[in-house]
Amino acid sequence: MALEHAILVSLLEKPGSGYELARRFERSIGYFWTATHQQIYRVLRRMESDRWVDVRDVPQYGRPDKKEYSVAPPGREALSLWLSEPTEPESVRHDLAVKIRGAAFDDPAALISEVERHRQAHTGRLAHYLAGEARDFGEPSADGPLDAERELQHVVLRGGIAYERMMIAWLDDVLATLARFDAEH
Amino acid sequence: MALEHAILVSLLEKPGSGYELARRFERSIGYFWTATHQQIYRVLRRMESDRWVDVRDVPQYGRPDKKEYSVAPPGREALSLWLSEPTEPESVRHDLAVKIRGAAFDDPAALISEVERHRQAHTGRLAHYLAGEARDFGEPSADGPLDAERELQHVVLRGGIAYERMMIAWLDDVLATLARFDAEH
DNA sequence: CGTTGTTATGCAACGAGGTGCATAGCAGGA
DNA sequence: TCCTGCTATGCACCTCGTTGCATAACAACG
Repeated sequence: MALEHAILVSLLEKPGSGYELARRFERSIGYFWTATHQQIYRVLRRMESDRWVDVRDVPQYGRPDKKEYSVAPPGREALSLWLSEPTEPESVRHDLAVKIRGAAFDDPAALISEVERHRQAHTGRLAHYLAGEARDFGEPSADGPLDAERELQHVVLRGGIAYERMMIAWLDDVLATLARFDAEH
Repeated sequence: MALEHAILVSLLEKPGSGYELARRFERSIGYFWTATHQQIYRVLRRMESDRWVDVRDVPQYGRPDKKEYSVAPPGREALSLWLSEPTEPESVRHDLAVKIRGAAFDDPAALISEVERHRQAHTGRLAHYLAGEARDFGEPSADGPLDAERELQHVVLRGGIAYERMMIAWLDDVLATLARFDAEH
């Protein structure tokens, strides 16, 4: 139940509407925490009634008006409390790993194209991360050598990069393994 | 919604009761697919009514009787169908990454012990994987060089090992980053 | 004999999360 | 003008998943 906290962090980095949050969850934040817009709107309303966030109606021209959310003091406290509590390591769900073990009871070679699809997706993400790193962290910070927000965003991004590289290498391993069954049928 | 399929794979590897499945989901399978026993029992009943699995009452001495499930032909077909369908890459949820970015608005150094806890958990998992690898895959297969089940289980395990190694290296990176804020407060 | 622990199965209730759909303002192109 | 597409918010429904609890058989220990 950390969606609230992910939203708090995102709003602390920059206030915004539910729609804008949903878009961020498709981009930067979404690479380590996913959420649909319905979920975000629902949680935002709960956070609003809990006084975790403030709302401000922002009239817009050329597009519908929006509600801009920003973090209120109780929200900051809630985040601080959550940061001080231990969190259990994430529970993993890898369809592909299930499929690979399941392929032993079907045709292993039939999985090759699926694995290649995943490899391509991870290659694309890696390229996206690297482009973002070059853009946002390519040159030294203008705010001094110890800008916490920037440094911590960077180390999280490096985690994403390391993850994608690991996945690509592993998927190559998987492909090599599957290919052996293909060749000798 | 691949829990059914994870159960099918597990039952194909070896038939067993709901309880036994739950224990497997705490061990080997659980490292890439988690499930509680309630979930497993519920899904097993659904799978039984869909004729995906057969049940056999097994009286036991010295402990309560059990129901042993095994995969029925329609279950095999369902698995085969699922294997042939493309699956979207997993949705990720990393509490720790949220916490790290959130630490920029709190005390970054306060996260160090939490990150160390996670590092320890991953080190433990890695050791467990490596022990399992040495045990199960240390010597060449007795069933010939192309035992699909064994080879595919091994490549999935290698994925787990690669993941844990990557995580440990990244957490060291995180710790080094956090330490910089600690030193210069 | 009572307690604790393990095997084994299950119910009830709740919250999290996802899908589909609806609405509405406005822009831009066919 | 109609259609498509983007911004922006929301409802209804249903499934997934977790928590807490309950039951029952037996083993081992004090």
